[in-house]
Amino acid sequence: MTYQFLDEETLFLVSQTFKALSDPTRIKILHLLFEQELSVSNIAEILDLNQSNVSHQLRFLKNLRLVKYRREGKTIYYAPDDEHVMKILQQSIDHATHH
Amino acid sequence: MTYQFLDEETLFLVSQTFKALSDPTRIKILHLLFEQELSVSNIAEILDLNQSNVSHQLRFLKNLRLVKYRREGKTIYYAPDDEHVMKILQQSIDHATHH
DNA sequence: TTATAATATGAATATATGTTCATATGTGTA
DNA sequence: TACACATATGAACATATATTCATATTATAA
Repeated sequence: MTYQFLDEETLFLVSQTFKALSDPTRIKILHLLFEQELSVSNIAEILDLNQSNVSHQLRFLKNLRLVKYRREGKTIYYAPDDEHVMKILQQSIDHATHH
Repeated sequence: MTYQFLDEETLFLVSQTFKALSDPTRIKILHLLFEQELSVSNIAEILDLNQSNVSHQLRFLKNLRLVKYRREGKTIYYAPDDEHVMKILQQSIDHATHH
């Protein structure tokens, strides 16, 4: 009856990924990006959030490779970059909505 | 181009659920319960965790209805109680492992 | 060059969270 | 009853986190 422990690396990656989805602000941002690619200031304006706050959260998501970005002049556009995580988020929102 | 905001209730429920999965200790506990129903002391022993710590984390999971319990004498056995969340956890572990 | 716009960064701070300790509660047994 | 065992609880504490503010960086336009 030996139990196969999760290795530390997997444990860390999984927990970090879910941590990204555990904050309402980050959920809002990812949910918004479902629909379209958006700039930092667009996100801040639509969600009524501080520009700095949005920037910090996007960095968090970018470090986990959950979002990607491209620059166009002075503007930087962010978009989702992890289909699996976005799918999980969508499923969970649906699941929560129908309860 | 109006954006359909997530309502506060859904946002809270989704974030709380992911928060449950964002802590290594709780992931370990849920992962362990995948295999079998286990008592608090069994969980503590197998994972080398403080009994009180396990009890606190189980309460957290129970409040979110991610686990259920049954009493047998002095012993309380815990088991998963949310198939959807357990499936997401399993998928995410698999996903993280193969990277 | 200077000015302006968009974004990023770091410090500060208040709040949240995970863990431990000590102890309480609940259950069975002598 | 008294005792032992299993679990739960609350306080305390250290650490982590989200947010804001002020400012730096980067890019464009005048």
